[in-house]
Amino acid sequence: MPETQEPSGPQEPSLDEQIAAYQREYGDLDPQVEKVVSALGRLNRRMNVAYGRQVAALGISNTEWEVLKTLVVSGAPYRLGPGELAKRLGLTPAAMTHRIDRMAADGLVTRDRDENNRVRVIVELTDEGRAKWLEAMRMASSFEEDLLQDLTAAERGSLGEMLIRLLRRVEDAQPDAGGRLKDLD
Amino acid sequence: MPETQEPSGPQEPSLDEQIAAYQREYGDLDPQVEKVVSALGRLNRRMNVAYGRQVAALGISNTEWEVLKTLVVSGAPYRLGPGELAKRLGLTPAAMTHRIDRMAADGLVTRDRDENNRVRVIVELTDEGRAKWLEAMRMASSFEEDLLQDLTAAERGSLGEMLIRLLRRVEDAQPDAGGRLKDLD
DNA sequence: CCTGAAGACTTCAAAGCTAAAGTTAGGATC
DNA sequence: GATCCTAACTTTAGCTTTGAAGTCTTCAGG
Repeated sequence: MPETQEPSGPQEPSLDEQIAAYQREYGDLDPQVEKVVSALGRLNRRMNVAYGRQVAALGISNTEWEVLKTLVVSGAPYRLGPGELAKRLGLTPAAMTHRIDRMAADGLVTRDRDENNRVRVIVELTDEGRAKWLEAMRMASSFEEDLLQDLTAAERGSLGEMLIRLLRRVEDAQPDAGGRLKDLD
Repeated sequence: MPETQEPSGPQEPSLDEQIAAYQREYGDLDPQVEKVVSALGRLNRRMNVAYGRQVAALGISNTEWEVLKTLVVSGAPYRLGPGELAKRLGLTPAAMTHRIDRMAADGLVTRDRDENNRVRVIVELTDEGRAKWLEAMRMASSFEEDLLQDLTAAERGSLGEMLIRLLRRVEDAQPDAGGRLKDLD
């Protein structure tokens, strides 16, 4: 064998290694800023993977769970039109149509024409959909509690407060709440 | 006209409205935890939309930018195999193959067989790819500085530190760094 | 050597998304 | 009340990703 220099193969760089690399390649970088941003991105990716696994155990995908959440948040009687759903989820109406097709086929929602205005369609959560949401919610909130376990109440408060300040700043910078999401960091 | 009860149509709920809705529907929820998690998710989505817009001005997509970043972080001579790239980006090898096809066609990377081991392929950043990365980096870091503008240095430090603690906790909980990303919150 | 097995992509078929064109109902105008 | 316009989906075509099957080196035995 010619060479065995890579015992376990290259590893994904740790956050610190990644930031150090950025600093080498781009001198103007503020390491503190980069640390916050990179941690934010990585944390979110990991969390989404975790959510995906959890809801998969219920036989639904992460995207389906998003729809369930949106309907539940809208409050009883858990009805929204495809257009409104698409706006809130950051999808095109076309994608929403297909997503509703699948979820209706799975019995998670119903799709009906609004009798008062036959151009509109009403998507409504079924009992089964609501039950799935509840199970997912239980898993998610227990996961989230566990995630924040090491933070004191004061830290949680301050963390939430800072995140909301950042959120406000992004939203002010780009008034259009919508926008396809497509990619992650 | 029968009714004009919806002047501007339904709006996406604010973060507080969303959390209030969850509390109504799920009594066991800890509002403080939910606030952190929801803000995290929303912030990330908004940021990704913002990044996408910015790099679009350079003629690249968010996904292409991810590849450029990964190669740059790997350090000179900016080479990685498709498999390793796929692992770091959370994609299947198949997707990576296609992505490299497109980026090579655009002149952002080259794809060559490793002469020492002809099973392996080497993807290498071109000068043009590196230049694109640099431009994107400039835009991104200025956006990020602006985003964190309202936070004091102490706050930035504490925010970063807390996020890293959370990150560690997720990573410990699920050792497998990989995993498709697919969905967002 | 020759064969078998493992590793590293690539190819193929199918799912899911986007952009743009197509439908259809409601309301406005004359 | 006929025509036009707009709104709210749905349909169509094409692209990106996934999962599974296929190809092509390399290495290990026999």
